[in-house]
Amino acid sequence: MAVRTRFREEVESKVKEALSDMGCDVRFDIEVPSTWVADLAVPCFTLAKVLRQAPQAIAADLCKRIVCDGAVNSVEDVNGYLNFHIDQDVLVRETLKDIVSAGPDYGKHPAKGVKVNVEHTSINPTGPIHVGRARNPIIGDTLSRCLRRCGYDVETEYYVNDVGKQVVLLTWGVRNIPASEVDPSDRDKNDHRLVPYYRKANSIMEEDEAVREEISSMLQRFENGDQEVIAKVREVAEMMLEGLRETLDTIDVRLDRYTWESQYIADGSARKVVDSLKESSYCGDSDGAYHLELKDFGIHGKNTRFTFTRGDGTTLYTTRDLAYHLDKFDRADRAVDVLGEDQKLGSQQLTAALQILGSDKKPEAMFYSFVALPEGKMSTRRGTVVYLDDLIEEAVERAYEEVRSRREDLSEEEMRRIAVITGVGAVRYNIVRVQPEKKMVFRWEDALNFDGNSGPFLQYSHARACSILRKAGDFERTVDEGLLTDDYERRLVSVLSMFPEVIRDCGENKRIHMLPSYGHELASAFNQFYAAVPVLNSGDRRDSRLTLVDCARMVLKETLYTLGIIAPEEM
RNA sequence: GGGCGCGUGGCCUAGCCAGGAUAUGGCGGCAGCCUCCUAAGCUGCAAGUCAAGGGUUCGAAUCCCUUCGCGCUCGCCA
Repeated sequence: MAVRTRFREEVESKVKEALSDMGCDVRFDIEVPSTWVADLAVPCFTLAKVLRQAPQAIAADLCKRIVCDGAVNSVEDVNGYLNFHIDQDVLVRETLKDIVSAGPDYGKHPAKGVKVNVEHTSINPTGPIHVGRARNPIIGDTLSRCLRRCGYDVETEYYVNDVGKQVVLLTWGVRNIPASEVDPSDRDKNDHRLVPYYRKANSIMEEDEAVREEISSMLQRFENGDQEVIAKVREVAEMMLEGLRETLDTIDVRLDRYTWESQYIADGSARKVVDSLKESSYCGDSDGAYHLELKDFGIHGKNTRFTFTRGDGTTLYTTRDLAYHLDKFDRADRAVDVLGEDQKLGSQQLTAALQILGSDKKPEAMFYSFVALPEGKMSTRRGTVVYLDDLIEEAVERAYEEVRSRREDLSEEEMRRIAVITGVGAVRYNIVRVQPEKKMVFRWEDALNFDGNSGPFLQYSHARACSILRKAGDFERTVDEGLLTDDYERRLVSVLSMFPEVIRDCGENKRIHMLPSYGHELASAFNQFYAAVPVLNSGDRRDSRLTLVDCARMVLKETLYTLGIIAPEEM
């Protein structure tokens, strides 16, 4: 058992015992104090009523009855609190032993045998990814990594929306407009190259009635399940997706599976959903278009009507999404959807409809706010847009300038490699450090921050640890708490010991923004130790300190890995 | 207008779900630190009506109500 867990359990049983000693058996809270006054505290204010004594008196009384042993080093009563201190020797010994024996698996929870599907990104294949939506792949990928570390069997999935007017129009454009008639693209990459065709197709359609009809007939055939049209559109969507995948690849986001929306038209499962919903008592229709009335499902206002077929009987996006979710539920125990905040109502309606379909599972949605520019919302049409490709390129370029200015000993190739790792690290870290539901304003100065609370700050600590170990050569790994007595050493160990709990919180509660926060705390503790405590020239403490450095290095590396960021050995 | 979300020093942000002790860090500012393991670092200082008001409570950034500001949403679009 992890030391901190053991410490908490011991505190709990000691307080419980002391209370029953006093003849009462009440619930009490154990909290982590906001300041460094204690490792754990029990406020006695709630006990005051039951015991009819002042909280201060209760705390003092309890304090006297508690015998400190095991992981509990001491307890004192302060202003109605019982303040517990963890035994530093136990903390150091147990934590470092855990890390040394578990290695890279430290903080990895045992396999749960639960399969979780995480759907993320799912950006429409009609243009390059812009930073307004860049939170999606980064949040989704980080969450997946946290869940895996929590012991879940995770499959990540991109739902490709290859159905609808947008993609059909794009397909028409790509197949009918000669290359000579479109503007050159700003980047030689499929997603960027296809955009001019989309723009051109749009303007042609607006002027040409015949084209408009052609497109609408294509759409009609598509939605009726015409395999030939579906295949054509799919082909173009594949091309676009190839570009998007390249972008995702540069930020180390790789999905296990791509599922095409058209599949649910082609295999008839969307049709089955329609038939099944029509049987429901919540179903109604107007002019042949069917809908569900959802006011009994916690949906308020005038959003209670959920339409699932058009008047001509064809299915809608939401209908296909129902078929898709039923499919996911067949394949996994849980389904997580990482969605933009504009999907909130839709997701709520989807959940209600799934319930009506008799599904016993519910999708777990995770919403994020769109990233905006200082001057407002990003808009491709107004040209106020920053592509993720541009952001990455700029970040890598800036990182390159950084390495070059401080490491003239490295080869060009090594500097380039480090620049990519730190530039991408800065971008990913900057996006995931903020709570997803908080709105974010994109500023180059924040996105390209390499100091303080940033990805490179963590990477730098890791590189420093590697550097010490490299210079140390062979050493004996020893855990001797008697040789690690410095405040900086103990503070570092204390942070290391929190890792398993942090991972649990990130995965189980989907609070992934706590991971960068933890990483910063860890890197900061390491840097303080680094500045204050010599390692290589520390006589008989050398091996112990090197062991500590190696443990820190490992946890730093695993923290970065779980954030989807590479830990460079030098920078 | 209805629904949902957000509002914490000049700027960004943690804590809010499970109320508790002097509100977490960072950026920027100011003052220091490279004869020592990478200064993308370390140390110190200044800077806060936790949007506003009310309520619950021994105790509220945290829970409840009202107001204001911002975002999203309210399609037989995807």
